[in-house]
Amino acid sequence: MQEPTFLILTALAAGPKHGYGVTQEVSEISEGTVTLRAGTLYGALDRLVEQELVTVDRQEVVDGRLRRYYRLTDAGAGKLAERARRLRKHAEVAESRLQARPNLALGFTADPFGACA
Amino acid sequence: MQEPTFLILTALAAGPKHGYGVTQEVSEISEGTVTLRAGTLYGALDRLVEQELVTVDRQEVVDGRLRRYYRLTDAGAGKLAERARRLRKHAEVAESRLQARPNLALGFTADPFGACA
DNA sequence: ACGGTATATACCGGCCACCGTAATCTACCT
DNA sequence: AGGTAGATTACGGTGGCCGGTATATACCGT
Repeated sequence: MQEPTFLILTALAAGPKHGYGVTQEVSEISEGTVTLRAGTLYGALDRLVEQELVTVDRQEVVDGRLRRYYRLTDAGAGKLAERARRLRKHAEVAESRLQARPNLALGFTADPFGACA
Repeated sequence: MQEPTFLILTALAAGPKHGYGVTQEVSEISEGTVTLRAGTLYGALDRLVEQELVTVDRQEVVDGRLRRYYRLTDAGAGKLAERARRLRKHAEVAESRLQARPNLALGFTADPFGACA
C-alpha cells in the first residue's frame, strides 16, 4: 500500500465520504503535500472496494450528479491500524538515527537550494 | 519515494553500508516485515546515487568479490528527515482517527496478546 | 449571455518503482 | 562433494500511480 492509498483510508477513518470529499480531506491531512488526481482516487477506491477494505455506504443523486459515499470496513480499519503502526515505527527509527548523525543541518536548512517548495 | 527506498535511506543513516548489509539492516528495522529483493535493492541504490541522495563511499575487494559501500549524502539526510516527519504525521493522524472510531473492537482488546507495551 | 470555477465521476495510455528469479563467484562448514 | 552464506548483476513482468480528457450541473462575476 502506497501513500495515496494510505491517506484515502485515513480520510475515511473519520466517517463515510464521497470521492471528491476524500480528495479534499487528503489534502488537509497531508498539509497540502499530496493532491489526489482523479485517476489515482477512483482507481484506488475501486481496488479498496474489491479488497473489501472499503464499501459503498450509500449513493445519492444531487443536482443530477451521482454522489457515492464510501465507508471504511472493519477489515479496512484493521489494515490501516497495522500500516499506521508500521509507518510510525519506521519514521521514529529514521528520525532517531538522523538525530544521532552529528554533522548535518547545524544552523542551516536541510534544503539549501529551496528545491522542496 | 516508497517504503523500500525509505528504509534503505534509514539503514544508511547509521553509517555507510554495502548492499547486502543494507538488506539485513532493513530486515531488522522493519522487524522482519520487509525483505529486500536483490532487484529492489540495487535498482533503488542506482536511482538514489543518480539523484545524489546516496554516494559510493568506497569499494573493497574481499575474497575476490566486490564490496561497494554506500553513504548517505547531506541531501539524502535532508530528504529522509522530510519524509520521516511526513510519515510520522500521517501515521499519527491515522491512529488518532482510529481511536476515535467507536464501533470496532467492542468487548475485546485490539491487542489481545499485549504486544503493544 | 458568456466564461470561469467548483462539484463529481469515469476512462485510458504510459511510466516507473518494485517484484521475482536466475546467474555468477568465493569461502566455509559438514 | 554438496550445501549454506556472502555479494552483486541482469532482466522480464506487474501494478499502482500519474496525467489528461470527457461529461454534466450549479454558481459567480463581468
